[in-house]
Amino acid sequence: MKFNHTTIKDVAKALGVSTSTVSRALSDNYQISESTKKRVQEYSQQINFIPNHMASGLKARKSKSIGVVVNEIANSYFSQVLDGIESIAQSKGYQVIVQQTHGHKDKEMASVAYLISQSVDGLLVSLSPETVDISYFKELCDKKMPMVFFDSVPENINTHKVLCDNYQGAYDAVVHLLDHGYRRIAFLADAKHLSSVRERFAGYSEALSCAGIVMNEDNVLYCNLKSESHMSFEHDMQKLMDTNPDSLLVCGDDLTCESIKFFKKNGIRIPEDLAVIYFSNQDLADLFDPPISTIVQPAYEIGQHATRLLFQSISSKADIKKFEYKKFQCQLQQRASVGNNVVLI
Amino acid sequence: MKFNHTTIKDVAKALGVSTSTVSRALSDNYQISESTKKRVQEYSQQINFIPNHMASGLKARKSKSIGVVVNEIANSYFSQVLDGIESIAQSKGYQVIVQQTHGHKDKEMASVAYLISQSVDGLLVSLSPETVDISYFKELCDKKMPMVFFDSVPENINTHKVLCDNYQGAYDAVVHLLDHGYRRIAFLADAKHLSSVRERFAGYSEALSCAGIVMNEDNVLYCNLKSESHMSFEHDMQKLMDTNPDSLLVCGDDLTCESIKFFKKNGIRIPEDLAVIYFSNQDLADLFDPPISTIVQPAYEIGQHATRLLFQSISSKADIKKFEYKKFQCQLQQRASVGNNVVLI
DNA sequence: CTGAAAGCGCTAACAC
DNA sequence: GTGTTAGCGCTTTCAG
Repeated sequence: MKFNHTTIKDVAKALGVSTSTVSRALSDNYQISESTKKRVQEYSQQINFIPNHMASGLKARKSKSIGVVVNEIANSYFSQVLDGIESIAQSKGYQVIVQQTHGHKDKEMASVAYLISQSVDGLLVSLSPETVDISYFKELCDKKMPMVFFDSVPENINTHKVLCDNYQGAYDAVVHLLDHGYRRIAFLADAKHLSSVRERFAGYSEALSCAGIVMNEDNVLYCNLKSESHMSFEHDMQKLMDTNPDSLLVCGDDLTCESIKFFKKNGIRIPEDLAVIYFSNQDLADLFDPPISTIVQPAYEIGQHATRLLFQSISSKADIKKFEYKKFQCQLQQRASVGNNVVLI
Repeated sequence: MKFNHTTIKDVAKALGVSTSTVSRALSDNYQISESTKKRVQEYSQQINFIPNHMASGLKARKSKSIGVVVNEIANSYFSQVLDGIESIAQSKGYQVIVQQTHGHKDKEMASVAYLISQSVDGLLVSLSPETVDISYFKELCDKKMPMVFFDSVPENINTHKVLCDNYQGAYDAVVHLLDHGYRRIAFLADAKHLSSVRERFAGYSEALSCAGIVMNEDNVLYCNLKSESHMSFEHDMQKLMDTNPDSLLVCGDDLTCESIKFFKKNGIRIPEDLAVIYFSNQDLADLFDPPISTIVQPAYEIGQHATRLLFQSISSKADIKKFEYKKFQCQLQQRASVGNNVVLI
């Protein structure tokens, strides 16, 4: 079972040069005559020769690949981020190896270990909701592993981080609801301890207090779909609805779908009974029933930016001292799930 | 910049044994004493040692990875297939490297070449709509590269193939429309020459003729969103609507979204003005406006089955003579986009 | 400008 | 049972 069995040796023999010449010509090395360079390159092209990746990686101690660790690929936000990552990696001739954690910290550690065994040249990671202990990442960081965190980022670690301005996004969403006459605004999110969720909550409560509204704790629900049963989600949602909110801010793509299903099942009319706005990158939002108002994150740009920073770290010889903490603005897309509420005075 | 810099040499030295002993112990080789095996394994665990993947791959001429070539990952069907693929690969300790062609044959060839340079142990491919010349794959096949085609499969090639029964799916969809009183049934698909599309068309026309309905050529539209402009899609759709169909069968996830947008934009009410049924794996179909009737493919199972067959090919020493041509049944999910048409006699 | 040769980390004959 | 050794295909000094 051998494929790609043509080696630079074969090319060298066929052309009557040495393997080193072939190697150099292929990597466009300076100080090799244009003529031989051309000869080698053309011949390689012709016989469809591709250097063995493992051999070069082994020798050069780098793999021309980067590792990405995310919760789930099948999530509109992450798939858009990935698209951005790949667009940059591709242009640099790098491969991207994706690992899913499905939200589990054990799988996260295993994924990182695996990626390192693959000799990835750098790591792009979005923390799993479960992860609290980041000493593993710190260690890696100390060993100068190029690393960029995105979306869900740890606090006390010295690396590039890129994410969206969750505070601003939630703040704007609440202001939007207030502007449309809603006052009893509820909040629904998944893992409470995630930095993104905490920031969104901060934006939510700040916007409320700016409007002189006292926040009602019962209007806030945290619900981890991964760990909780579907039953308990419905139960919790029912309890939230019992507090009689007139509007709701939902954080997360998973919760977006589940909550919509809940509304349909229970005959809750949107926006007549409840106005809803979602932190979601669903690009099908327009086709929903009703079309949903969303706060969308510039996922593609986040992916691109994170990857650019990673390559910067990879290629820089010297220690990087100044790390970027980039926040992208979220965008509010108004659709039919937020209506106009007539405030009764 | 060195990570994972502990090698089996280090482990060997620390334990006072030879590198081969370590290697053998780690691969759980027979004929090594349980005691040393345990000693090596425990120590490796302890210092978090992971063998260099490129080195072992180089030596053993295999990478413990399989390559997957698809059009787009960000497509509900493919992402479900991928999920199935990964579930099997994971359990075998294999990595999967995904390449997207975005529907272009050049990118397809480049992707395969790339995967081979990565020494993948096998290939899982769904042909791009553009591909007509499959000699490249035939060559690979002759060289005994383990390979399984899925979804969009070539005709004249000796490998495993797994896909869904497109003929049956389309046939059932048309019968469903007929049962609900529709008679002027139109057909919309992307690339005409794709085997899947051809089979669906065959199912469509057969169902019509079984019902004694003469097919109207003007009711059939092929529209490649990748190569055509958005303008021309709308223009073609308008022409299709001008033929006054009472219902429509749409093939493909991309066309699903685009056609729904078209209907909304042009005020075409579903199902009052037009009943529509979609070949689509959108799991959000329920949330759409209106919820759409779909023919869904068992994508996850297709991915799993294809991967199992691939591993079978990889591990079989002897030439495989009997290749499987597996067809999974599609499932019709009835929702509100198909109503009841009153037939006027 | 080009070639010879050493070795990246690991595995697998082949010895003992 | 375990050690010795020769490469896997490539890059890269170091010589010419």
